[in-house]
Amino acid sequence: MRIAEVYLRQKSKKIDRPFDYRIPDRLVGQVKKGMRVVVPFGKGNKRHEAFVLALKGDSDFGESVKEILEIIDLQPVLSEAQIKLCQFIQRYYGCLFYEALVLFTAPVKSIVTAEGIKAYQESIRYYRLLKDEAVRGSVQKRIMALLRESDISREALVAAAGNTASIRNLEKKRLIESYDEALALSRNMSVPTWEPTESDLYDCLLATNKGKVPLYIRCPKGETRHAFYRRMIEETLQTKEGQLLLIVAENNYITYYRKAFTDLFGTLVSFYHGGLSQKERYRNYQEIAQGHVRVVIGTRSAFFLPFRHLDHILLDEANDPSYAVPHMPKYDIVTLASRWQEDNPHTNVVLLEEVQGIRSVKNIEEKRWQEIPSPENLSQSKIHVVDMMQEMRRGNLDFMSKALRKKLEKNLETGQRTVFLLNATGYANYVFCKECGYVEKCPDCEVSFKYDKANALMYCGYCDQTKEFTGTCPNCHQRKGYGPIGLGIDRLMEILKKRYPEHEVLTLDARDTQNSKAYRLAMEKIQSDWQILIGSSTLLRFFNYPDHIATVGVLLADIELNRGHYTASEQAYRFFNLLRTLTPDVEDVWVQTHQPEHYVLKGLEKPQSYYQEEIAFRKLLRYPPYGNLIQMMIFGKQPKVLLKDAGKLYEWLKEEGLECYRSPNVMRIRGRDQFKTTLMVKTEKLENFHKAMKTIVDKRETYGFTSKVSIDVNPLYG
DNA sequence: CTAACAGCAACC
DNA sequence: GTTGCTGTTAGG
Repeated sequence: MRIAEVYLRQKSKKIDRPFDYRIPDRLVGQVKKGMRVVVPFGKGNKRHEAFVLALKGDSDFGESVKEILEIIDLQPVLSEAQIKLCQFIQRYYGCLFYEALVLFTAPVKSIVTAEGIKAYQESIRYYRLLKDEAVRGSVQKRIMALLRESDISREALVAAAGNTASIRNLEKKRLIESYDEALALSRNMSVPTWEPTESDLYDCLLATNKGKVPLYIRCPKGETRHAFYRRMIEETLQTKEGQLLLIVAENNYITYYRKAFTDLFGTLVSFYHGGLSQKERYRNYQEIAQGHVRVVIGTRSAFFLPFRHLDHILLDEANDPSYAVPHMPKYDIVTLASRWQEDNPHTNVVLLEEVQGIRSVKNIEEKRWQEIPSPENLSQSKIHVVDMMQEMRRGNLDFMSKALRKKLEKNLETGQRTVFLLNATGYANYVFCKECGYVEKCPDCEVSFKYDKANALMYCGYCDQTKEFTGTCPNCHQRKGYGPIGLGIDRLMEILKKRYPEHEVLTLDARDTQNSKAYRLAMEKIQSDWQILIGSSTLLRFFNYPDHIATVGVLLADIELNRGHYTASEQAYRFFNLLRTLTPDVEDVWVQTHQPEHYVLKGLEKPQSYYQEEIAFRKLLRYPPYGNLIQMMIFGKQPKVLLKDAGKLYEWLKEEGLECYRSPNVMRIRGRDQFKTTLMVKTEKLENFHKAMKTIVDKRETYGFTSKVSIDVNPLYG
């Protein structure tokens, strides 16, 4: 075993493959799979960081193999199972191996110096008591008291002391000393004991004859799930070293569980998300790798933490769009978790959904997932589908149907609350001239401008182009007839405030979830005393709704139904159903539409018919999960070059025998001086696409091809 | 004749 | 990505 197969930490497709290096005598026995090493690479023997993926006796490259220069890590930073998953990600999502590696090793650093890469591993300084003597200073007393209880990190100690001089002085007096957490660890490892919490779901899980496949539970959010998670955590902590990962859709759920679980389980549970600082990430990484943290509640990035004995992966709300990552590599957590379980049958993967997704239906049908009967049913709130065409024929031209208006006014009288869903931000969707028919459009994206009344601006929903609203048509120069058309949240707010001046009207849209501060403010806003709440799809990202929400009204269901993505109807179906369970109080949901015959709306009353139609539609057009759809985005600085490159790629894919479609449109990218266009490939076997791409990269004249390409394999949400 | 430079292939 | 080799060409 004198040869190591390594992958370089680099971003070029051309050398995205393993390279052989000899292990020098002095490092024999030390180099292990999953470790990082420094190797000389290329004509100039430049020092490169590389990951050891395999060890073997000899190499096909004979005398030309070079020697590993040094080791970066003392312990592997990637497990065998993680290496396997990296290879899967590279293959399945068509990304660089490096991109997959980064997912798993983001918290692990290396230092780049003038000579190349320097071997380096960050570690956390901890302090411990050496001699327990009385000290005089109050700060020093506090430090001693803290250390008497347990060892503590330098960061925490500095925070408690308020200065670093006191710590230094105590260190000088040899009363305390610091040590490297990577080498020595001390933490309270005793596991508290509980009376196990009751959870019907847990009992169902136990009763199920677990096969070696992911388990699926259809179960509403809220108490039932909470109790189930709690029981699962308790059971995990009773084992010797088992670990549990609970993945939730977003940070706010973490906040919720932190409040609920910290007191119960203390430091055995940690909370992880992408917003942590590098230091915090690193600490979590170490503590989990060393088995000190047994339970992690985190967002999708927590999936890549270095668990040692991962017994359970629980995926909360498995069809939540946030599990599909929008940037390269465009992986999705459900796919990765299922794959993980295939390679690691000892890990128990449990997927939960409130409204069943099409992918789940198929996987259960084909016995790739096993369904566990859920003890609870969905909300019983009533659904009314309102035909707005009929409403119009009857002379009601208002955006609100007579029946919904009646219900709203009844709610206002009886002190009940009403929520409206309107998935259109801003004041109006279009600016239009009735005299000459002119529509204001974004010059780069060819979509109509939206209107922001407060700032007298027109803006593009895709890029960041804006245009001043003058009130005069730039085409026919008339003021009459030129103005905003369509209903946006801001306009609806204005209208409802005018109609019901003595009632409190609130809005909730994407601006309220932009950052944690906005989020916190929005949560307070929701708790305040309001009668009418108007929200975009952002509504479902909150869960602290007050009591007495009697009615939810979807003002324009057509927006959700006609999004043009193949999952639009599935998302709409899920969305409308989730509105029924916004709170347990909801009595009725009103869905206003211009197409009452749409199978999604019919399906709200008869779920079976919805699933039948949806599956038939996917099968007919060979959309996922009944076929593979690859969406490719091509980026570039100049629209002309971009279109030329897209054309080339399109031809190449066609010549490889693939069913390929291209968009003639070029769009500007928000916040950047770049443009994009799209290609789409449909194929029965994903392998055919990967083969074609490999042939293109290897054989074609790709030198003139300067545009960047991102690949989205079976995009779930768009 | 050289210097400059793009085009290209290999990197273990 | 980085390096160095190759063929081409402008300039003297």
